[in-house]
Amino acid sequence: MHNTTLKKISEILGISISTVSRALKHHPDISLKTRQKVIDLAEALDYEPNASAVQLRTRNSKLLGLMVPTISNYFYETFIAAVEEDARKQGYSVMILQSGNDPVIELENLKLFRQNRVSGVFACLSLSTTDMKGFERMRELDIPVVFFDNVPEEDGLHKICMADEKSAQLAAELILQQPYQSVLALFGNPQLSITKKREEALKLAFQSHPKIELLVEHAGNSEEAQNITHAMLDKHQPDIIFCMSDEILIGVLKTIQQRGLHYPDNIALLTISNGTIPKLFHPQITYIETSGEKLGRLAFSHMLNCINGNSEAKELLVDAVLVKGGSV
Amino acid sequence: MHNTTLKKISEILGISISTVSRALKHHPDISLKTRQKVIDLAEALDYEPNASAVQLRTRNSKLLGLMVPTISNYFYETFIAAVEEDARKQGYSVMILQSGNDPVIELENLKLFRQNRVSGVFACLSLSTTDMKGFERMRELDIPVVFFDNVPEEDGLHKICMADEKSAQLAAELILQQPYQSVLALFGNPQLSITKKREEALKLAFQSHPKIELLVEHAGNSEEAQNITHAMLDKHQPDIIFCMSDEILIGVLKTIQQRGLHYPDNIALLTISNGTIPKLFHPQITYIETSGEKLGRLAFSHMLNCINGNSEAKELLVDAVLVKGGSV
DNA sequence: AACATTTTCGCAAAGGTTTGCGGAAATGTT
DNA sequence: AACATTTCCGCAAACCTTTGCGAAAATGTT
Repeated sequence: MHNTTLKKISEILGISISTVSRALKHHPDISLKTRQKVIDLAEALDYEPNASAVQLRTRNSKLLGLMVPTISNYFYETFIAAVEEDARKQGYSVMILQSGNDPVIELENLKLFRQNRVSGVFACLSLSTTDMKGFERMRELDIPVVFFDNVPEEDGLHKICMADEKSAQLAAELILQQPYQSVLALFGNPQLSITKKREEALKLAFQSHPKIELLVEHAGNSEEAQNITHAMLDKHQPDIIFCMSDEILIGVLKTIQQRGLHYPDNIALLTISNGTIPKLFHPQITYIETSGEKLGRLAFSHMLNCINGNSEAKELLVDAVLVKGGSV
Repeated sequence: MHNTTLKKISEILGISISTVSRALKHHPDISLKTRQKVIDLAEALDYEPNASAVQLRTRNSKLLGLMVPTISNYFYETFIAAVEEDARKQGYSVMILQSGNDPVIELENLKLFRQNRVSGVFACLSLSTTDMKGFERMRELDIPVVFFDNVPEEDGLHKICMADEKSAQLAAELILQQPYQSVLALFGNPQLSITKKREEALKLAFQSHPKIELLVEHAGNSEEAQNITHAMLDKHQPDIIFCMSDEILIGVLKTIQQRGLHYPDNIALLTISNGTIPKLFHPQITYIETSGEKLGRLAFSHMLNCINGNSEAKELLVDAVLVKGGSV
């Protein structure tokens, strides 16, 4: 419990605290001789600067906040991993908090970020966020907020998204190339920004092909997706099922397996995913890639720009790429 | 950028800083009248205590460190999610760092934890950790360390593990109940503490059944597992494949799907997992549960005990439970 | 030797909070 | 009214670091 401080070092060496402080950061004011003495002793005593004291004095925390509905998610975990990795390389630490899709907790978390004087916040909105008060307070305090995945509709904010429209278009193109007559499209929670964008874009792409049947359904989780798929398969004979996310895909796959169906023979499958789940199966599911990792790296570099003040609010997109498997 | 401080409140109200501080925490010394005045103004001004200042003064950080090889992992993500959730409820925040299985980064991360004066750290050893110096320094500073998953062999440390021996025994029992003649057992990196424990226990259980063929192999990742499985299936005809982890299972499943095999008819499958992956398939893979969530909750409550000083070093186990699917 | 310049260092304030102690004001007791 | 209590609040130090400014010491210049 014996923490070395600048004071301790200064007392031992019989010099002032400020000299020690300066020596440790190679300030030119300090002679090479004393500097070396200080550095050696600091090394020997395992001196490690008190982050709280530094932050209190400098008002610069080298700490970033990151909030997601839950860490335990195929997509967020890769996003987080990427952000943490890049942050570490730049000397930043990341404080990761979960909202559990609860707006109240979300507010508390933002408060925590503020209390810890984070230099910036990455935020994925909870499902039911309507009140942006907490985020406005961030702006008042000049703490940059970079939204990702589920982002607010409001303009003038920093947002990092995958190219939702394009990914849906890509999906539509692929589907329309084939001679499919009936398409079942399953989406997630309709409140999510990504759901809205993907759904709209897909519907739009199908408008020019009125002969093709487009069945659209929503499922809040994979179980619902599973049940809905069963119900739809009872009533219709879709040639292909499009899933807007891993969550949905999982439910669909269960139904297909339960019914002993085989893709792509009995029915084709197409999904949007980061690839983890699609690659678990054989044949691999064809998917349009949403790379949490790419999103994370982009978000971090954008955050760095924000912190350094050279970045007007803008929406950045990670391009959508088709990854062919054997399911279409 | 206008941060409210105790000083500002005190100046507006014409009272001392200490009175404001005390009023805000309902100290009995302060009259109800002033207390209310202070609280109201603090509310109006969105006062939010500066965590750095508090921590500097109180030497109590309400911050916990958590280090894993990578966040992006079926098991760790649930562990982290559980710890973060419980921590939040108790007013703690979690600083999550990844080692990337690099001992150098591991050391740096520990240093970061120290600089931020965390109250405790949860650590999963990197694959190649041999030097425990960083952790010893934690002990010198009276910062409790709770190890989990891949833990050091050394005694006298806090460790939270799943019941590795028991889970392997459970697996062996289940296998031996059936009329299997040949068993392929696939393990992960032999350096991992969990690998060692599981492998030893399984072998031990099979010693009393010398007529049954036990083929043991190691794979560092799922691709290796996939290849090894192919190779083994070419040469042998195991009745069942036992996988020590999700990572391994994934590789095995690919091979099985590639070969057009069906479980449990052509070959049986048994794994150790938190359930996420096994439940993706139909029939579900039978697995012995290692719940990252349970482990996380246990780890956190143990950490709380450590922080409060009422806990001698000990190894806690999360019980192993068999979850029947349709793969055996 | 007298002066100007450079090198090297220390003083002190600041950042925001907590807390032991002591003192003034209010209240109670005879 | 004189005293003892209780209630309420402020002073000041401490936590550890950074940094502007000024001053002493060393060096250079004539």
